Amino acid sequence: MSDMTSTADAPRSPGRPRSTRADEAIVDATLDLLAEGNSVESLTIEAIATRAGVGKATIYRRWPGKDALLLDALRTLKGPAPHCAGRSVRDDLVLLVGAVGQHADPRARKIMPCLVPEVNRSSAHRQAYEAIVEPRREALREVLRRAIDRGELRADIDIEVTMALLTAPMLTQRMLHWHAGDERVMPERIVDTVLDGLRVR
Amino acid sequence: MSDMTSTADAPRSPGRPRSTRADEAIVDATLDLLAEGNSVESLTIEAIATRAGVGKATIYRRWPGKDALLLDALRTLKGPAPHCAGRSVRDDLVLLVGAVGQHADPRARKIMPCLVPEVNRSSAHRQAYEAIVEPRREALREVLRRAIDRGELRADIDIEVTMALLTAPMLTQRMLHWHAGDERVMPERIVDTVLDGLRVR
Amino acid sequence: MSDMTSTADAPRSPGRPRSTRADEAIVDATLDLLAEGNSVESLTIEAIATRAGVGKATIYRRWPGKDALLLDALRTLKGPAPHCAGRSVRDDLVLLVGAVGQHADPRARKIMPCLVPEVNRSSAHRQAYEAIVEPRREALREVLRRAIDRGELRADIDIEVTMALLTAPMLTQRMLHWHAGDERVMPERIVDTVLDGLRVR
Amino acid sequence: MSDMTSTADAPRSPGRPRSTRADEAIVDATLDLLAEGNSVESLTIEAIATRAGVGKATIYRRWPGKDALLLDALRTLKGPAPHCAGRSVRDDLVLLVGAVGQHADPRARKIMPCLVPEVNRSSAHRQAYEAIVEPRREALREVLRRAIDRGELRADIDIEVTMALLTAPMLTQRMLHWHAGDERVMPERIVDTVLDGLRVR
DNA sequence: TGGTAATCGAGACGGTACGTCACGTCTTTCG
DNA sequence: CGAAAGACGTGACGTACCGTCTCGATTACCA
Repeated sequence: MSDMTSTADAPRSPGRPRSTRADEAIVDATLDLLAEGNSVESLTIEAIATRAGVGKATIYRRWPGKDALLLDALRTLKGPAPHCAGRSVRDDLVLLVGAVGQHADPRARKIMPCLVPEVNRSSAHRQAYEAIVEPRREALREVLRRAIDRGELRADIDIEVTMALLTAPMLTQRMLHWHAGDERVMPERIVDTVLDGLRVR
Repeated sequence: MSDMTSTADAPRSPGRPRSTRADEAIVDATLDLLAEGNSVESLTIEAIATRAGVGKATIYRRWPGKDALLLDALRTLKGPAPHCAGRSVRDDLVLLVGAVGQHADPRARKIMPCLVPEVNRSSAHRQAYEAIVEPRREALREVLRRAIDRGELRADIDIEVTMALLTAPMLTQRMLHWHAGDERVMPERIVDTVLDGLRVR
Repeated sequence: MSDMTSTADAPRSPGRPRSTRADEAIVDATLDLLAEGNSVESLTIEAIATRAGVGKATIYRRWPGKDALLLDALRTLKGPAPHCAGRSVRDDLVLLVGAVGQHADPRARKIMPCLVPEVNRSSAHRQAYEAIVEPRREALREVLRRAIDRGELRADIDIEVTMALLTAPMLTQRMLHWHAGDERVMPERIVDTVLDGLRVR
Repeated sequence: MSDMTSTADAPRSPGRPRSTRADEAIVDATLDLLAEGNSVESLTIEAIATRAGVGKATIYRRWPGKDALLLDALRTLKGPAPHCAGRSVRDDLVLLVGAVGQHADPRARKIMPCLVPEVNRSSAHRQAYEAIVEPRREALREVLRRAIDRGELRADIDIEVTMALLTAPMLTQRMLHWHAGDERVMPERIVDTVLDGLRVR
């Protein structure tokens, strides 16, 4: 958990080892409750403990507080960064843009917006967030660089600005507007519009 | 507040009228505390009452709960929607994009991110949020429409997608990344890149 | 209450006054639970609050902790010191000795032994205990003094030792041995034996 | 301890034998902590284990709970019942009365009062207490009986009442009033006063 | 001018959740 | 197999806020 990522070959501390069943039950209960309730505020440690069939102390032994637990719970939702076949710029971009703020677990959709304020809380939270997001950003950056090298995209574009243009609309929609039954801004439209520009030729 | 916006010519109810000093003190204390602390969770009604020099009941007499008070407090931060001179598409867009998530009050910068999860809480919150944002969106929509009519922009663009492309990067940056001392994605860059597209011609 | 004995003509502090119903309910619940359970350890503040139909904070607002509450609860059990008719030394002594460790409330019998260790905890507890006991001791002391003055008792007796002789057997029996269904050492026997002595004449 | 007093010639059970070092360390730690703190409540098994350098399970393997451990710990404090030279009634009584509630170990003085409520808890506790006290009571009873037989004391005295008269003052003083730096009620005074009675002759 | 009525501040009310600590039990590894 | 170490589920601790409820004191208005 959180505080012992590299469990490589630790010499094994004495005493009863921590239960992995508890680990999973806690994270699972957290996600369930978050998805059922609608806010971080209404998520209580006591409810998590009850739902997970676990004592409160077992939670506090692993995480210092609600924030850390939340971040850790989210981390388990994120699958691996999507793989780019590398066929065409357009296809790659559509794939990566569609993956922004996307998760395998359906509960994630309701959980993510709750994390926005958390991210702004402290640099520790921010770094945890970056660790999750950065691999995906790097994949996107790489696709853009390759396309420029191959002459498919203009050489003078600002890559950071471009990434913001591509990813922010999806992120915004899925964070602020996930409530709307279906998504109105599709990845393909975003990519095509950004690629072609608005001006008449 | 909130529940008595149209005090036009009410027949004046009997009894002592509500103190406007209290109204202001409460909203002000709320914004102060929000800007000092970093989360909605750590904002307590009791602290607001103490800071405002007001009884708790005086707050609950005006707002049904923390959420409503928060929304109202934010509303006071937002100035009027910016006026578009209507000189060129580019200038107008730069102006409006720069105004996204922008506020006069410096406290707003720290407060806004806290509101993201609130917005997703209930349709009431959502509507309140829309009421604040919609005028600005409409101004932007109008600029785009006029530009299309005048033949400055392609006629086949999807206006909603385009608005997302233009506004989301600023919004994302100011919500998720306000911590970064200075902004890295400038309105001009966004507008120019979107206008011109990425492809080589 | 513990902390405001002289409520004579206080200028009435602002805010809602404390509920006397709560005062009584708490003390009553405490005595009930103490009499039901068998130890101070098994008496919990939460159980008191529940039984009294009161929030925990309402208890902590009045008493700093379990000890203080207990002492206060006991105080309410003790009736007024018994009145001495002053007929004969023997009658007066029998009355006062019988009153040692005696209470109106039947619950007291089970509660008192629990207080012995409390009394030895700190000087504050000790003083509280003395305040309860001292009036009774003084009444006994007075009876002995008068009897000496009237020539009914020897003038060379040590009054403190004599008081210990008279009261300790009852106290011990009622503290350590209350479990024995009926008392084996009666006040009359104590008084008579002490008055007459053990030696043959 | 408690549950295996007669380890005389047991056939030696298999596996690692129990450490006698642990036995002593646990009892010693218990007495130390009891003497340092002032109540049974503040004595915790975890503290005992830590102080004794022992695992909690090692304690629970030997005693069923805190009460049993306490009683056992106290038992180790009590020396053998004092031997009566049998010179004169008065000398014997002074000796035995002075031994009431008396212990070799100075820690006992602070521990004893804590045991009063324990004694009243259950019949098991009571029996354990009686087993400690009874030998001393029997010695006193014997002295009184012999003195009556020899015609030194009146034949009509109630022996149980007399024992209460003699022992209770010391017990009370040492249980309730041990805090007073020095004792005010000396064994000699008690014995003499009880022997002679209060009345003028 | 003297009610009537809703406000004000203060703070107590019954609750719920917090994060900590100790309980007595269970589960490791080591000697 | 007993030892230590320490995690386990449980539940009480004392604190902080919740949203509601009295209090006495203040304003306004209307009669």
